[in-house]
Amino acid sequence: MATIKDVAKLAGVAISTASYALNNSAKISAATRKKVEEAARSLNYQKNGFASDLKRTKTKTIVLILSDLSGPYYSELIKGVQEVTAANGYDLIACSSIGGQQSTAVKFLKEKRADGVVVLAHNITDEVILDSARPDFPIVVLDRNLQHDHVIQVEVDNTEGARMATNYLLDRGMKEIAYISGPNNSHDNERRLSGYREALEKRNVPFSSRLKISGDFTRDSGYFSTKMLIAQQNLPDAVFFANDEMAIGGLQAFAEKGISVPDDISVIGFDDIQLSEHVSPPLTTIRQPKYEAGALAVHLIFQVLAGEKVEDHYNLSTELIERSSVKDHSHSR
Amino acid sequence: MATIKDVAKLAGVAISTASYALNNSAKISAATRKKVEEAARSLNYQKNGFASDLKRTKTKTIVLILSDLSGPYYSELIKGVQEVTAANGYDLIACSSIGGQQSTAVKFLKEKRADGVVVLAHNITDEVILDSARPDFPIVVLDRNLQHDHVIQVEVDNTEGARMATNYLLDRGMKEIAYISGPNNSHDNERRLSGYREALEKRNVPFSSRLKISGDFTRDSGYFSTKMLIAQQNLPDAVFFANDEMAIGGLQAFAEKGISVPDDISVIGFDDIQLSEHVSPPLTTIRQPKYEAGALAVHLIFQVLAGEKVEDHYNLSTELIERSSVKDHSHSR
DNA sequence: AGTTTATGGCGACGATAAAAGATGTGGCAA
DNA sequence: TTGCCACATCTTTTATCGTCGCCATAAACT
Repeated sequence: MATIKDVAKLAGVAISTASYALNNSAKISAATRKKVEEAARSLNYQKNGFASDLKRTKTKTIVLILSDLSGPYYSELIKGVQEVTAANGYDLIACSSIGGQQSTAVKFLKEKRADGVVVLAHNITDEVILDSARPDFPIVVLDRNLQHDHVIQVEVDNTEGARMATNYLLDRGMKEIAYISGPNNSHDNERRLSGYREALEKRNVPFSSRLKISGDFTRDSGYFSTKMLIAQQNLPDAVFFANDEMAIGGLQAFAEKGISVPDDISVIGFDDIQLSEHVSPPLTTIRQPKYEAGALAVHLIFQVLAGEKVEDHYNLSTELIERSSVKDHSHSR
Repeated sequence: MATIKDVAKLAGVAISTASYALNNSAKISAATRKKVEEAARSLNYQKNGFASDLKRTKTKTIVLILSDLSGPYYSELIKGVQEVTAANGYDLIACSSIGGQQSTAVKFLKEKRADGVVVLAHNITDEVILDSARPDFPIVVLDRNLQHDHVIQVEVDNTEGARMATNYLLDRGMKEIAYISGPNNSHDNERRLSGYREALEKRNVPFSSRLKISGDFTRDSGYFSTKMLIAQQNLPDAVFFANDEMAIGGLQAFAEKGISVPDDISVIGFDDIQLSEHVSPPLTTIRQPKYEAGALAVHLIFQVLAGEKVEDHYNLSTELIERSSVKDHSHSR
C-alpha cells in the first residue's frame, strides 16, 4: 500500500507538502497540488486513517452501542442518532455489546475509539461506562439511570407512561389488568412495571403476581406469554404489554383462540411502533418520543464536544395514542 | 489521558517494559508486571487503540456495511456474520452507507479501517468496492454481481427461488399470478423478477404488467400495493410477494377487505422470516439460507486473511417452505 | 529591505518489537 | 574452594508505523 511518502517522492515534493496538498491547505500552489494529486491517483494512494486519527486525536466518529446488531431495536431512535450525527459531518458506527468484557463495545468505550458514545444496550455494565467516562469523552445513556459527571442520561418517562396506560384502563372500568413484562434486567421494563404498580396502588387495586407474566420484548414472547395467560383460564379484563412487539404477538394469540380484542379483552401496548396502527385491531398504546431521544442524545454529545455545559439528565414525556384495542366498560358515561 | 509513557514513568521502568507487561509477554518478571499493572490502574490507563492499530497494521475488526442502520434488514444474516466474527476473536462493527461518497461506509472501505468487509448495501457503488479491493483486504458482497480478483460474491439463488415459487403456484392451477416487487435498484428483486418471468414463459403464461406492482420490501408497501391490487378489481389467483415483509402487509390488506387467503386468493412470499410461520394463515414461502450466507461471508474473509485461496463466487440454494397460504386448484389429483 | 507565498525539515502522536544490554545463576576446571 | 565463563532471564535501547503541523527557509513580490 502506498503511503504519503511514496506520493511525495513521486511528486518530487516533501511529505509535508504532499500532506498539505491532499488536505486542501490554502498554502499550496495549484500546480504543486495537481502534481501531488496526480501522484496520489497513480499510486492509488489512500490515507491511513489510523495514523491520521492518532495524529489529530479526533476521530469525527460517534459510536452507537447496541446490545445485539442482529436484534430488533428502535429504528426511530437510530434514525434520530443517525441524522443528527450526519448533520454535524460526523461518522456513525454501531457495535454490539455481545460478549461482555471482551465485546467490541467495551473496547470502543475503554479505548475511546470515537469522539462520543450513545449507549442503548442493557448488557453493558454501569461499571464499564463509569470507567470510560472522561471530561472529553461524552457518553449518553438511553437505557439506564447513572449518575456521573461525564455521563448524560436521556430517558423517556417510562413510569409516567405506564401509569398513564394503567389509569386509562382503570378509567374504562377494567378491574383485572395483566402485565406482560419485558426482561427483568431491563431498566425500561422495571420503570414500566413500577408505573403499573403505582397506578394500581393509587386506586387500591391489588397487584396480583398471577397477572404478571415475563416476556422479553420480542413478538414471540408476547405470543407465548399470552397463550399462557389464556391457558390459565379466567381471562383478565385487559392486558398491558410492556411493549408493542409483544402486544402484537399477543393479538395474534388472542385471534387464534377466537378471543376478540377489544370485546372480550382489552389490550394496550407501549412504544407506538410503526406497525401498531396497521395491526388488527389498531393498537392503543403509549408513544415514546424515540426519534427525539436519539436526536437529543447526539445533539448533547456535540454540545459537550463544543465545550458547552449541558444538564446531566433529560426526561422525555410520553403520549397516549388512542386506537381500537381498548373498550370502555365504565358506567360513568 | 494517561499514556503508556506515564505508566512506565510511575512504575519506574522503560516504556517497552510497560508495553510488554501490559501485553502479557512472558519475558517480564512477575514483580515488574505487578508494578506496571498497579501503575496502570492507578493512572486509569487505557491504551490508545489507534496507535496500537497503526503499529500492528491489523485491526482485528470486520466491518459490516448496511444501507441504513435504522432500516430493517436480515437479522438472521447479521447473526451469521456476528457469530463467525466473534468465534474468530474479531470485532464487528456496522456502518451505514447513507450519504454516498461521504458516507462512513465509503471511508471504511477506502481507508481500509478494518481487516475485512461484508457489504449488504445496494447504495454502495460497484466502483467504490472495486477501488478498495486489494489482495490483503477481503471484501465480500452479498447483494450484487461483481467480478474482481479480490472481491468475493456470496449470493442466494434468487432466480431459482422465484422460479420455484412461481412453478409451485402454476402447478396448483393458478392462471394469473401477480408479482409485488421490491425496489427497482435492488439486485435481489431483479433476480426474483426474472425467475418469475422465466417460469411463466416456460409454461407459456403471458406476463402482464398489470400484475406487476412495485413495492420496496417494506411491510407498509406490501400493504398498500395489495390495496392497489384489490382496487383494480379482477383479483388474480395468486400473488407472489418479492419478500415476506410485504406478503405480511398484503395478508393484512386482504384480511381488512374480507378476502380470504388462501380460499379467495393464494399468497406466497420470499425469505421465510421468523414471523412468517406465526402469521395467519401461516405463509408459504421460499426460505433463504440467510444465516448461512452471513456466516459464509465472514468465514471466507478469514480464509483469505489466513492466506488460503477461495472461490470468487458462491451460490446458496433456496428451499420452498410449504405452509397454508396457497390452495391447490389443480384437477390433476 | 521587508513581506508574502510556497515548500521542506523534523519532531511528535502512542504503541510495539527486534535487538542489544544488564543482571544473576550455575557448572566446571584448576 | 575459588575463579571464570556460558547462558538464561529480565530490561532497556532504538527504530518504526503513517500522518500532521509547527517552524524555518528560500524565492518572489512589494
